[in-house]
Amino acid sequence: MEAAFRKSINGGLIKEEKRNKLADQSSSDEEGFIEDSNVLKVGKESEVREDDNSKSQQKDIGSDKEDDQLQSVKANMKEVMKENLRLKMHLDRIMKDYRNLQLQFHNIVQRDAEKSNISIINTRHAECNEAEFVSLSLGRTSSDTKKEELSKILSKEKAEEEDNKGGLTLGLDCKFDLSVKTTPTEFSTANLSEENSSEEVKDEKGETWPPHKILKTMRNGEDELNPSKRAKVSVRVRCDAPTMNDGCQWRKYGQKIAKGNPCPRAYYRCTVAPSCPVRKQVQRCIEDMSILITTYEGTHNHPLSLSATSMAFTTSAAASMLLSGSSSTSESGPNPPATDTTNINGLNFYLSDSSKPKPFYLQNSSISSSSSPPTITLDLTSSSSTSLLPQYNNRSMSSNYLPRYNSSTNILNFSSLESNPLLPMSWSNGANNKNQEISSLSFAKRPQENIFQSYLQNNTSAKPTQTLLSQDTIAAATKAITSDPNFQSALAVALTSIIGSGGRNHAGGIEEKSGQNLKVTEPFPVLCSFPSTSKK
DNA sequence: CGACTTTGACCGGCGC
DNA sequence: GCGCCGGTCAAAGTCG
Repeated sequence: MEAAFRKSINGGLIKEEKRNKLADQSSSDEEGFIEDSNVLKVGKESEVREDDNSKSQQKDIGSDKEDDQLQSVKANMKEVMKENLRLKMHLDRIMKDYRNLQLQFHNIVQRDAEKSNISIINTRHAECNEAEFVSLSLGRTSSDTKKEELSKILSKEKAEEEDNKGGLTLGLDCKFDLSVKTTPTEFSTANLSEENSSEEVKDEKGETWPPHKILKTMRNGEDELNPSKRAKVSVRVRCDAPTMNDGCQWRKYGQKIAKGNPCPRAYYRCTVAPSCPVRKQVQRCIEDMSILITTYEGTHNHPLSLSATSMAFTTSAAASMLLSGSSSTSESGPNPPATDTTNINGLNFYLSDSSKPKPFYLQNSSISSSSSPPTITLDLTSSSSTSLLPQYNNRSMSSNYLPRYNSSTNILNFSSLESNPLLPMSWSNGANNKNQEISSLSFAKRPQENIFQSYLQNNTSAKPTQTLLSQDTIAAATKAITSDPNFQSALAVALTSIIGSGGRNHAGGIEEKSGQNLKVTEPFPVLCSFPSTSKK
């Protein structure tokens, strides 16, 4: 059954590839290329046949054959032209959809920029009120660890008290405004202590997720991460392989049939480092068996490979969006339409508190319904099908920022769509690994306020296809995106993960930088979701 | 022989 | 308190 299933997937993929090829040809060769090539091909065939035929063949027979061939070629040409026309129409439709989306995006970006200005003010106000907590996460040194642990516990208790008072079951999960004050300290400290001591102390840090263990360790004064605060990043990808290749090494440690899905859920643990707490769950989507749902949880406490870092960026950015987005809404009372936030970020985020992903609405009510960790879902399945393009929703926007999974190579690709000049963000791996590295480095060296903009500009100038986009649009999008605090924090987390992974343990590298709003306030760990190189 | 997978048992959380 | 369920453990099996 599985074999048949894979067959069907492969068949579909091949068909899709063929279609894409045709579309590429028809679009890039400015009409008639297909026809020409066919004509040439046929001409060659006939020549060969003529060579094969000896001179003894009579001319009339030859001319009949040629007539037949001519007619069949003409018929072929007609079919190809029809197909070409159809593809052109399809392309036109896609372009039309794209322009509409572009317009929509622009509008939303503008709206969100206005809102973000308000939220920045709110956030700063909150930070001022909690200056003492903020200071805990600044200028951290290893000698301060014990003090931080104390304050961490205090802050945690405070958070719990507030949680109980507020009557919001959300509490730690969703009061992300607190993350500025408390959670970052906790997480950073935890990570830091892990970084400092993990090599010598052989307690299995990070493996103690269950709340009871955390409570236990809290009483013992140890650093542990509260699983209820850990965001999970779920990646939906079309993939016929058991797992997708994400650049990390994984070891399977369990398998269960979860309720509501006959497909078994596999549990993997990162084996790059023996004490790495990162785990992932892999399960097929019940609605579409070709979709692989991979959920990542935890923080890598070891250097990552480039490809793994790329995934770390995407997942951490996604989670960061989730957390920071919640932060702004939790402070601003009535929640703005969530679509704004998701659109500005261009990511396909879903917040799920059950087996089925739901649209990621930044509303307290939807988050509070669950005591489990907030889960963000990156849906990478829509990018593989152009049929989804006409959907004017978040999903169709998202695929441009997100990695795309190449089923044929079993590798996630972080390149942006070349055909989409609006989103030149290219976190590529694979063939473009070097580019990514360079980009990361340039990020680190440039003034923060110009990081993204310059990157945009570099990319737009580098890619001819992107020049199709008007400079105004680029400027507007750049301005809007870079002015979004959510994006900035996400970017900062991502940078931390990328830069920090360069030979160091980036898991503890969450830093808080003052100025330019490029502040890493996210407790969310750098999630590395690149499954597997796991040996089978 | 070591690394990895499989799979039943076990444990804790949660809802009733 | 009980049972269900998700997550993890660990012994046995498999593979290179």
